[in-house]
Amino acid sequence: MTAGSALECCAPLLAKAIQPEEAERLAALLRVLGEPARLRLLSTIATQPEGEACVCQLTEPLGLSQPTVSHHLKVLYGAGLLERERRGAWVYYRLVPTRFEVLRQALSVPDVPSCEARITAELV
Amino acid sequence: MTAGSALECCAPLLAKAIQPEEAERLAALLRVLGEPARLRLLSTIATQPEGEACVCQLTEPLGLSQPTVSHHLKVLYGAGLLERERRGAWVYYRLVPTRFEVLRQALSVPDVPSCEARITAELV
DNA sequence: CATCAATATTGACGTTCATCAATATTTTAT
DNA sequence: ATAAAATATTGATGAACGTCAATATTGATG
Repeated sequence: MTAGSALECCAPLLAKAIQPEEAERLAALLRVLGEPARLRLLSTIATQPEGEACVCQLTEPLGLSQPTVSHHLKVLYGAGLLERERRGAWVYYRLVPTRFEVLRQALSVPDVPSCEARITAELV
Repeated sequence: MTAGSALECCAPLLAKAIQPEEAERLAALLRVLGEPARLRLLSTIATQPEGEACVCQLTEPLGLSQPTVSHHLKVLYGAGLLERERRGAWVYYRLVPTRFEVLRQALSVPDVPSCEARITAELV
């Protein structure tokens, strides 16, 4: 249930020692989200009634130029966080929920063995 | 840089429209994690038997200079992701699990009503 | 084909930030 | 008190990147 191809990237960060290449991959994904404009784009898209939005719907509420919005959408798309679909002259963007689940799993903190538990373990 | 409460900040990003200030707060937190060196620091600390590590334990496995490691730890501490405790000449760093839970919640994707569900809703 | 609208790309500029060497500060041990 | 070890700070440098104006591309329409 919890395992799946969508969760391939980014095993739990904090459960076992992460390798440099995986750290780079995960960091790149997090860096994409580390931008207020991109978070607002995601939030705006996610809260549309249809769960999707085109560029022209996003420019004005964010107060950013059209090239800037296009740039951010491209970055989000490149990170797999958005999918795009052209319909006529418009391009609609939609969230890729599995991609967010990947992140949630990577950031899950395993139970740290309590002091007592560790002492008990040593006695066994 | 203020550590702040581990529990403040960041309602679900994708459930309701995020406000600019909250986007900035959440982005700042994600930006802290968007760095491979910092992810590796977190992973290394989390996987220590005692769940903690001092600077001198982290410099060598990461291949970074001591000032750089201290810098990253300060950033992580400032973001509330690490807590620090001085014991003698050493300073031990430990994860703050609730802070990661905050992130996991912020990144949770609500169920997008399916097309059929929306059509049904419109008929009611 | 010509024109308009939506989106994407290019190039430039300024800011942010990771990194290190050098140095300062703090704590322990003699 | 002096020295040594651990950690933190400072200052400098180079790279990454957000932003926009200008321009290119793509699709629809007459």
